[in-house]
Amino acid sequence: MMLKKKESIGRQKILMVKIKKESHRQVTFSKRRAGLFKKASELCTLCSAEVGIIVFSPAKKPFSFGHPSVESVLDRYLSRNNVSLAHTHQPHENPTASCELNVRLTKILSKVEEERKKGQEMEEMRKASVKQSMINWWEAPVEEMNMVQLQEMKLALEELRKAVVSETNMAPFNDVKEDVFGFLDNKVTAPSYTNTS
Amino acid sequence: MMLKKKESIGRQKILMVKIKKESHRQVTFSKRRAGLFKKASELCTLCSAEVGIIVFSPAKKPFSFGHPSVESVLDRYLSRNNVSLAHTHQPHENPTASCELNVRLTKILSKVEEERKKGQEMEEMRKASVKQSMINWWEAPVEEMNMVQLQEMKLALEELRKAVVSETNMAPFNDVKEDVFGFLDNKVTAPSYTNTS
DNA sequence: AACTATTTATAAGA
DNA sequence: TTCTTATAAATAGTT
Repeated sequence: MMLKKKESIGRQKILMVKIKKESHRQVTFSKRRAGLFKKASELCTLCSAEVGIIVFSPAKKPFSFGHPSVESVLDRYLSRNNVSLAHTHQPHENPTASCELNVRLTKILSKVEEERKKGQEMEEMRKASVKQSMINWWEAPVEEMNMVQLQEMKLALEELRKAVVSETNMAPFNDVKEDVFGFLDNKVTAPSYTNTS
Repeated sequence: MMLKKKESIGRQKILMVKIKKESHRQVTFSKRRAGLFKKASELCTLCSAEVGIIVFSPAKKPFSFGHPSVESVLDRYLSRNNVSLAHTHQPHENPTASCELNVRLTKILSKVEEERKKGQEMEEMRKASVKQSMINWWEAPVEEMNMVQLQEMKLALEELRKAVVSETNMAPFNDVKEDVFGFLDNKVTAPSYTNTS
């Protein structure tokens, strides 16, 4: 008996892109959130480090981890940086054009970096698929992948252009770039590491 | 030859207790902190979650991860009852910078367009290969294609960014962005735990 | 929620 | 600190 060698195909490598299927995304979120908190816990135990984590699910529901406590960690962090976020917003009453542009540029750079990584992963999976006697990964949502990223990048650039042009009365670019903006459309963001020095 | 069977004993299971040896603890801290941040990053990407992490090393040195940014996440967490991101402003002008930016923007835009076309071609080839019982078009130099384009685009954006930053005095912003740019500058530099001597 | 097959993360060692 | 390697852990796909 028990000749059921059904066995799951096991863990498969996945592309680092937003999971489209809602249910699937929710499951992964729960699993990984738990894993993240466990890792944090181990870091605290092994190294006597203090850690504070705040996570907002795609549904905006908050989750947190803290050792010794979220509050103590945040307190120290905020005081160290002379910042009081929630209650004392900084006087950004004068966001000059350049500030705006820089902000947008930051986003655009993130997208470019994201796209680069995406490309590398695709390449790796492609190679892997060849080795694994070709699992048809390309039948998957590969269709959108890069396109989505580019689409996003374009929207960002579009905004940037508008900002620049409107502020300098130099609008001889519309023609040339008009066609550039007629292809994609999406939303996402790129995480960033910050090493407070 | 090839008799080099020295091979390390590999990863060993460890007890979940504070690591006594200072140097060992420091190494583990760095490795695991990097791992923790990576996990957080993946959670953000895969599930569109927002995450903020603050870590204090045993030496009290602060490290943080944030998506979209530590500030935004903490802000929302601290003020769960006052969420308003009214960021609708874009006044002021800056002739010098904007002019420069427009020129560069034009170049960047053409690169984006180039990349888009490249993507379409790849897509078409991919589809074609599927129909034609898979001709290994991917064995070709597709490897670099997108990467090269992206690399160029990235350099261009970097220049643009420098222009923006240098032509406008916005001290407070530079600090905040520095980290982001650092991350974007390719290799995910191992978050070095600054050893302020 | 539980169960594998795999992919990842890492403890050690160099 | 960075790289390598063997092994421990995390987790994607299923049930």
